[in-house]
Amino acid sequence: MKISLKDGSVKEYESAMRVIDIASDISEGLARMACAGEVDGEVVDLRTVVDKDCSLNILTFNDEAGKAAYRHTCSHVLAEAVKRLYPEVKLAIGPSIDTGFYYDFDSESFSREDLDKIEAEMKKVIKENAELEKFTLPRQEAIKFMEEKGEPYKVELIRDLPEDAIISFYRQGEFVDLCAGPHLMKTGAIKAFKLISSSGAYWRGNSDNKMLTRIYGTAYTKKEELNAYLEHLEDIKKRDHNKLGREMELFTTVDVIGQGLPLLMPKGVTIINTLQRWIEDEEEKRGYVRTKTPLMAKSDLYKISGHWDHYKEGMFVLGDEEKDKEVFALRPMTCPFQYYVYKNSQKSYRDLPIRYGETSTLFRNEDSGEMHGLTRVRQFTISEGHLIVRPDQMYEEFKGCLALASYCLRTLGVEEDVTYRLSKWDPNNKEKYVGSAEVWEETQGAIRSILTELEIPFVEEEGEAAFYGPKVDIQAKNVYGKEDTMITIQWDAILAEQFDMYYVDQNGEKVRPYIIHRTSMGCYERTLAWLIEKYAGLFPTWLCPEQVRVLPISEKYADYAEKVLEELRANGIRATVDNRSEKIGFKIRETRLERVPYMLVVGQKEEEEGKVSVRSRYKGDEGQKTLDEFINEICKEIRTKEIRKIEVDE
RNA sequence: GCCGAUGUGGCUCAACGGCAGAGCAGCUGAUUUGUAAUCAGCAGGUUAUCGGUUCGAGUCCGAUCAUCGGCUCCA
Repeated sequence: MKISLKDGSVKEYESAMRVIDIASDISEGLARMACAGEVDGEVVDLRTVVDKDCSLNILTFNDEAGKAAYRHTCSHVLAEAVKRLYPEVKLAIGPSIDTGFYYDFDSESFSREDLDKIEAEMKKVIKENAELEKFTLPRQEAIKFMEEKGEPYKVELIRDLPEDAIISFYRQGEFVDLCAGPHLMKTGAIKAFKLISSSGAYWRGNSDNKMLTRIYGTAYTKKEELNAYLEHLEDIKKRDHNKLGREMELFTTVDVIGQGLPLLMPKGVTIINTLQRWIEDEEEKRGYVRTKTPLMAKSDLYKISGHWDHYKEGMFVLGDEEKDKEVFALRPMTCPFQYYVYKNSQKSYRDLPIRYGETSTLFRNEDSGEMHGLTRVRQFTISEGHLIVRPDQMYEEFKGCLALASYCLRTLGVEEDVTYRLSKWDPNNKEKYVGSAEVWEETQGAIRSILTELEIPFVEEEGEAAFYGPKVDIQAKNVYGKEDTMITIQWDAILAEQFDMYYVDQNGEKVRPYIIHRTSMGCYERTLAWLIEKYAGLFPTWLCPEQVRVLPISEKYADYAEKVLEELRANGIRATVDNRSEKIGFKIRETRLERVPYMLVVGQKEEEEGKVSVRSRYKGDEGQKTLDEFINEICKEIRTKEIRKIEVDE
């Protein structure tokens, strides 16, 4: 048989060979690094026997699938160590993940000391360097095997496999685990690993099931790489918005005010208001009209919208239905309020599209465990909007929303950091959605073709749609790799019916409009969090709460400093003066620690010549300038919302 | 909501069941400074809250609240 390799060369063998043996034949070095194989594009175990012509690629830790196999083997080592130390513990599942691996156990929780003990045992397992052997069993025998081992979760997993599935196991020494593989050849191949944390996790990800104990870990082929990763974990904590945002006095929380109710402080508000003014102006340029609608409504409204039946738990309800004549609820969304603005008068087909925008504060009674910093809160403000359009305008208007979103992302310098997701309904879970399958397929297809036409790369996901229609969600990851929706654009061909909205067409007939629910820059709190992490607090100048600080050398120059300050403020620049009797070095230190982008040092020389000495975090800005020169430059930077590259170590 | 950890001044952290303390920040005074920390003094606390055990609780126990790491959820 002929085996064509990645480098284009071809190997010929007389008889069938295992992937690992072919790797050895290529080079012993490669065999040592081999984690898995890829035969005709399919990832296979190193033990897989190749018996016909094919292409073969040996996967190492540098390949995603190789890395996964390596870490998956480490999760088996973890499971073996846990079973040795705690034989009564039951095994659930233990896959590899982006950042490493985990294993779920039915067990008491593990403390850090327990994890250290388990790590030590894992080192023993690795040192013993047992061979991993793969074997298969027919279904009934596999079930019996795991029943005898007293592993009920494994039995359940096997029972859920298809009748004709070949059920594979891997054995290393005394330890056997149900597993599809692939795996390394020996446990000793694991060179560097670390158990990161332990937490609870529901069996099979279902909150009706028992909560198991999960151990997270990671593994690398080199100690240095592991250490670098652990350092990286420490580093990202420093830009975590929840820590940095508090440190920088952008927001805070107070016990007695409550969970999920952060207080935005003056500096944070400056950033949010700057964003808000920008977006409101931009929307108006794009033909939006603005509304300002109530933050609460009678329960009657939510009964029409369907929220009372489907979302009451998530709302803050004011009053008691049994006792009170009228019950109110704080609004969890803006939709019906803007619909009634539309319904205020009869509309002609000529009036459409109508684009309503509102800077809208919403309230959602999230479960207590869900709140997080500024990204998951109970009260938040979004750049909300609803477009009421004729069906024939839907395509262009939807594109317009995408264009606005993309403009927002570009301006904030984050367009590279997002993924677009086409969020579809789940055809196997129809009761969660309204509307027919045909309508869903049609609207999803329409969005798909818009994204394709605009050449926007996107992923598709089932079960992520709103109950009334599919949507495009623009997702971003936080520093820990957790994904949040930043922007959403939703296609709704349903709710107009529910609220009896219509327009009159050319023939004088009443016609249902389509609705686009959308945000331009999403939720301001969440966007602020994202920007803090993106820029580690070193925001683009136009967003900085303080853009310039004037630093007089001594109090003798206080008057000149005040004059400079006045001039800056007259030009709309956010500036302050540090008039304290401190040394200039100390003032500079503080200004930089507070992440103010520009410092204007003024003393005798500057006063005499009407200049300022500029110091900034941007390269090439240092030196004396006339105040006018400086103001012109910074105003241009602010006006164009420039994102300058920071070249000075902070 | 579930599993777990944590909670001492604005921040970072000490204090064996026995007098609540330090550094930084703050305030006051001195200093009048040329590009990342001038000196001195002062003030700041119901140890998250409530309850219990104890002669005595920051420390032990219970409940609640909040924060963090996960899980689930996010119409």
